[in-house]
Amino acid sequence: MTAPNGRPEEPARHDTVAAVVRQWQTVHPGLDTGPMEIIGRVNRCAALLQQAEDAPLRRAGLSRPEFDLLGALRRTGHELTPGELARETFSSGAAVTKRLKQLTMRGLVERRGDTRDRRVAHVRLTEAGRDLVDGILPEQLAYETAVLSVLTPEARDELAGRLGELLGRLEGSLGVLRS
Amino acid sequence: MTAPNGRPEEPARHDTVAAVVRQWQTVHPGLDTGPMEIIGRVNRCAALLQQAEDAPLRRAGLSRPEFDLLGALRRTGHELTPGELARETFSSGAAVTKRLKQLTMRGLVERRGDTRDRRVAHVRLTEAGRDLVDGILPEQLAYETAVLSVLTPEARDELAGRLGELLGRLEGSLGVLRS
DNA sequence: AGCAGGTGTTTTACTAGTAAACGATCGACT
DNA sequence: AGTCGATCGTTTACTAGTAAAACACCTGCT
Repeated sequence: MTAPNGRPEEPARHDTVAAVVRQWQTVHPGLDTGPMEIIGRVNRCAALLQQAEDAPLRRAGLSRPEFDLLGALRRTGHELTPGELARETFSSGAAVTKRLKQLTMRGLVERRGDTRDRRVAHVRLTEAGRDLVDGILPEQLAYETAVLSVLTPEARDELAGRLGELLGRLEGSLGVLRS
Repeated sequence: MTAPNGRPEEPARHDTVAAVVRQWQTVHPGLDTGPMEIIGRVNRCAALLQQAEDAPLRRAGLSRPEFDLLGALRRTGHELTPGELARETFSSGAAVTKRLKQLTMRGLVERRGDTRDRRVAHVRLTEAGRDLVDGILPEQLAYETAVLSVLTPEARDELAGRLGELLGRLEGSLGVLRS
C-alpha cells in the first residue's frame, strides 16, 4: 500500500492485475490467464497514464482527443481533410466533425473548401493553434517523462520495443483477425 | 502495408506510433519523444486490443465494463457492495449504479440490502450470471491468446513483466504524482 | 437524546462518443 | 447528356460516461 518511491531498481511485486489473476486461479484453477497479464495491464496502464497525462492538457483546456487532432495537423505540417484527420487520430468521422466545430470556434483551426472537389474540406492550424501545440507539447512530454521515470531507462527501452513489436503486428494482422 | 503473417520471429519495423514520432522529429528536431513510444503505444494497443476483444463479448451482449463487473463478482467469490465494485473495476460509483441497473434487469445479478447498515447494498451473481461468466471467460481468453500469438512466448513474457513493473510502480506512486 | 459531520449510493444535468441515415458531389459508363 | 454507384462530410438519435448535488443513513460527541 506504500509507495517505495526511492530508486526504482527493485522489482515491483504488486500490481492489481496480478492480484486479479491470482483470484481467477483460485476460482478456476488451470485456466490460461496468460492473456490477462498483457491485455489487462495494457488497459489499466492506459487508463492510469491517461489520467496522469491529462493534467497538463487540461490546464490548456484541451482534451486528449482534441490535442491529438491538433497534433496531427502540426506534425504533418500541411492541411488535412476531415477524413484524413479521422484516420490519423483513429476516431470516427462524426467525432472529428464535432471536434473541428469546437476547435474552429476557439480559433485554433481554420477550414477552406477544396476548389476542385466540393465535397472535401481542408483543415489547417491557425497561428494561435500552432502556438498552442508548440507551447504545450514540451510541457506534456516533460510530464510524461516524469511519470515514466518510475522505470529505469533500460526497462523503458525494452518496454517501448516490445510494445512496438506488438503494435506493429496487431496493425498488420488486424484486418485478418477482425473477421 | 502487408502483413507478413508467417512466423513472428523477425522484428516488426512498422507501427503507426513510430511513424508519428518520426514526423515530430522532422518538425521539432531534438524533442525528447521518448515518452510517446511508450504512452502512445500503450494507448493505441489498448484501443486495438479492446476492439478485437469485444468480439466474443458482444456475442453475449455484454460490453467490457459490464463483463468486468460480473467478473469481479465471480472471481472474488462473494458479494460485493456497489462501492467495492467501483473500486474493483476502476470506475465511478455512478457508472456502477447504471450498470447494475441493467444487469439486474437482465437477471444476471441480484441485490439485497445490508441488515445492519441500510445505506449499503450487497450484489451477487445469479446462477444465470455465473453461468454466463463461466461460459464466456474461456472463449474470451482463447480469443485473446489468438490475438497475442503475434508475439513469441518469450516476447509475451517479457512484455507482461515490464508492464507489470510499470503498472505496479504507477499504482504505487500515483497518489504522489497526481497532485 | 439529539445534532454534526462523514460515508454509501443514487440522481441530475451534461458531455462526448457511436452507428446509421442523409445530402451533396464526383467519376465513370451508357 | 444523364444516370448509377461510390465517396466525403455532416446530421440525427441514442448510449454511456462524468462531476456535483442530493439523499439516506451511520457514528461519535455533548
